[in-house]
Amino acid sequence: MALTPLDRNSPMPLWAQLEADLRTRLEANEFAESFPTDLELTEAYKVSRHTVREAVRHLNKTGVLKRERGRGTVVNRAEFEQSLGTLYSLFQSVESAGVEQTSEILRLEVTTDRLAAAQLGIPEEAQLVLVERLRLAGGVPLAVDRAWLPHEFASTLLDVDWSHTALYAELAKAGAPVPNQGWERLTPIVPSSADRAMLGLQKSDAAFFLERLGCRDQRPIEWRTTIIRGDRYRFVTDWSAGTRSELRPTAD
Amino acid sequence: MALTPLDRNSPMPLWAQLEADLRTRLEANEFAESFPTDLELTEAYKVSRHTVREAVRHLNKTGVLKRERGRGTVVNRAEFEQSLGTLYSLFQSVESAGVEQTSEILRLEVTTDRLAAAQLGIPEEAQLVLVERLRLAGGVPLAVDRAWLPHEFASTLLDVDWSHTALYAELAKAGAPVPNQGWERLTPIVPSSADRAMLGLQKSDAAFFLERLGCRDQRPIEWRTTIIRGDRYRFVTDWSAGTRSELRPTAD
DNA sequence: TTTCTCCGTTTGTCCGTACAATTGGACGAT
DNA sequence: ATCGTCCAATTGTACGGACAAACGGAGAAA
Repeated sequence: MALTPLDRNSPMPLWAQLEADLRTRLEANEFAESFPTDLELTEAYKVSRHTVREAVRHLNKTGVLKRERGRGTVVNRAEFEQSLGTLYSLFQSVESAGVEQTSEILRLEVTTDRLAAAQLGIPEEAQLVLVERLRLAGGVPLAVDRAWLPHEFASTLLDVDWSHTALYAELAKAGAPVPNQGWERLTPIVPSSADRAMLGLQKSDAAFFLERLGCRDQRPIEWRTTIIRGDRYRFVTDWSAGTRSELRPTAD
Repeated sequence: MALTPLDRNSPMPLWAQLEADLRTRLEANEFAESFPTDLELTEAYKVSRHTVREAVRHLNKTGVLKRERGRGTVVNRAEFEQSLGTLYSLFQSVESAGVEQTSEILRLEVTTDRLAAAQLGIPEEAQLVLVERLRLAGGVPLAVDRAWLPHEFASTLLDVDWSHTALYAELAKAGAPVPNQGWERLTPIVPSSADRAMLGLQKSDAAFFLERLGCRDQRPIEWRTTIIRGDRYRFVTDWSAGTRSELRPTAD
């Protein structure tokens, strides 16, 4: 992917234009092998090292890059993927603990769903692909995951081997759009007896209920609900005055 | 409070020393009236404007300052207080919605508690002050809050008018240490029938259970549990690829 | 083959300068 | 009293330069 020359007549600062271009190239996985050095970027974009460092500093506000003097800059893939929201942070925290994640298909079908359609902003009679899975960590139930996606571009999901757990990878493989932004909402619930049975929960156990809307180019393309065991997974934070703290999912 | 001169022989970068000094002064509320300009800081600490801007940039990583060209720098108190963890973020989100927060004392007594003592790292027979309150937002129950603090320095809490909601302000007023860091843990629970009654919850309702340890100078001085209605308050996040996202509490 | 040294590369730190964009207050005009 | 103009103050943007700290690879020595 060719770089975008900077526009010195633009009211947008040079560092901001440079950051946007680098971000686009980063999301296109162009820096998997190596990230350009400060010198390479000054030469490629014809700006000073100060401007390059300012752009990279902003790009790196989320810790997506690892920079070290003498060594250079590499892309922190784990951090990049963690930026796909709470659900993927949870999956990643399980993976970081070295626990194998698998899933069992509960339902894989074309259906309609009034609530999902409403969230996706499409007619309620529109056909949706429902992927309902029981997710396990180390063979133990972790969550019941239900994803509804418009049939018009998610139909290829019907032909997938779902013992893997990567919905987005399957979408990408099929050339379908993959969500890259959205919102999530976390609520405590008492699961239904059917969900309790699947998760191996007692009658007195509560669980987390995560609702998630995934969009591409501002367009909703994924509505998802996930019931997460609250006895094995919870959210923790270290807080400190003057320092931003954030809840992160962790296994008990 | 006098500023701390920078040590140019220290391996610690100048900007890092300057940041630490500014942070200390910020926590001592020294910049309530005004935050020094870049020029004032270069003159006071005898460093370049570049070093000053680097220090302020780091200090401001949490958004605790608001900087604008032409206007100057002011302290963002709301952001600073929000950095006291999820519980205070919740309280603040209610306040930002313009809803009055009050509290009713349920229990205010000297007691012992094995779990609290364990979390505080003191003998289980040690005397603790228990402040148990029902917290309301706009007259509607929001949470049941229980705080245990060692009696040796929290005894003044026994003489307080608790219709206000500011535990830390009361501690500060009494000259007692106030927590400035710690950890929190969020779990979903089915509340007891007593707690359900106080919160106005149905039998089928789950709630959030927040456990929190507050420390000062690395020493635990507050153990706290809070049951938060899950039907009225939840955690939401906006996520975006390549950008850090965080769950924040919000009223429904 | 292994270890050590040297050196080039890379980012971090620090300095200085210049100018632009924005803000707010002072002051004059109405 | 109100409005408009001007200007100083303040932060943001951009450049250039210099040197330090850390790293890794090449090549020599053992």
